Amino acid sequence: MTRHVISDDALLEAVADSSRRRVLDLILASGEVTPTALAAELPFTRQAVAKHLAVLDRAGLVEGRRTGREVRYSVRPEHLDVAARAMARVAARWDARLEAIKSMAEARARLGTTSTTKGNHVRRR
Amino acid sequence: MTRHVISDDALLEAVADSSRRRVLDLILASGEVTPTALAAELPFTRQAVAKHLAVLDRAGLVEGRRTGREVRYSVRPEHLDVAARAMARVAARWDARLEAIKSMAEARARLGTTSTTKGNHVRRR
DNA sequence: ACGTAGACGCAACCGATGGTTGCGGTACGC
DNA sequence: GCGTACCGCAACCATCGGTTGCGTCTACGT
Repeated sequence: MTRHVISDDALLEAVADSSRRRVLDLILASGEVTPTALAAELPFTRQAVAKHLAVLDRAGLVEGRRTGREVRYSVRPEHLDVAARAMARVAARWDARLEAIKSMAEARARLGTTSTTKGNHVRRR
Repeated sequence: MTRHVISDDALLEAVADSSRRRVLDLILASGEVTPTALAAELPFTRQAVAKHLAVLDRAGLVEGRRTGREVRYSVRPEHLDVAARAMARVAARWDARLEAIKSMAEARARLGTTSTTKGNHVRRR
């Protein structure tokens, strides 16, 4: 099962980069692709692609199988699943926080600049 | 109204960094804060915080008002709104794609390792 | 069988960026 | 007026996305 533990952060980190997302996209579209093929469709070199693939691999999102002189990369659906869920979770969290902030801002505006007396919980680290 | 145009990519870019997210979190929790105050609760220096604030500012997510010798930063709910939506959008897109991939993988598994017959893409050789 | 071309890996290098330290300016409190 | 705290600027370092160049190995054509 290769139970990699993909933290939200690590995931976001891997997925944050737009190039990486594009690479992932292409792999998804092609099923199994070689770095060179990917690079052919992308605005940067094979080497760059290779590096991204390495990252994605370490993150457990893709895997590559050697076949003769080439290496075919494919995505690992299970892990991608985790990834997508994490994304959704983060998005939701954002939304919630936004909600809070919005109502708060409105309240503050309504009360006229209450001098920020909300030293509720500061959690460090 | 300062109608900054925040592209999904720019947004993700700004939000991608975990430190930046933490900073944003703190500002959200505090309403109006100075860089130094933020830095006090974060594992890095005031300077780093300042840089992040600059980025977030450029991205239109926060704004700072000078008050005497200190600068109070606060989030801009409207823009944050845009941000959250963008996040959700991206997440959704991911989810959809994941769905496709999953069913595909299952189908493949059910058929017993069909030798990757999805050459819908450039397969040079 | 051999030579060449294609696909990969490694390493050096470049520019941007997250992070640090150090310093100088300026507003505040006494 | 003096010290202190907050800020801004600049130099510096490490990492990272990306490139170029080179070496190696495999596959293919003749």
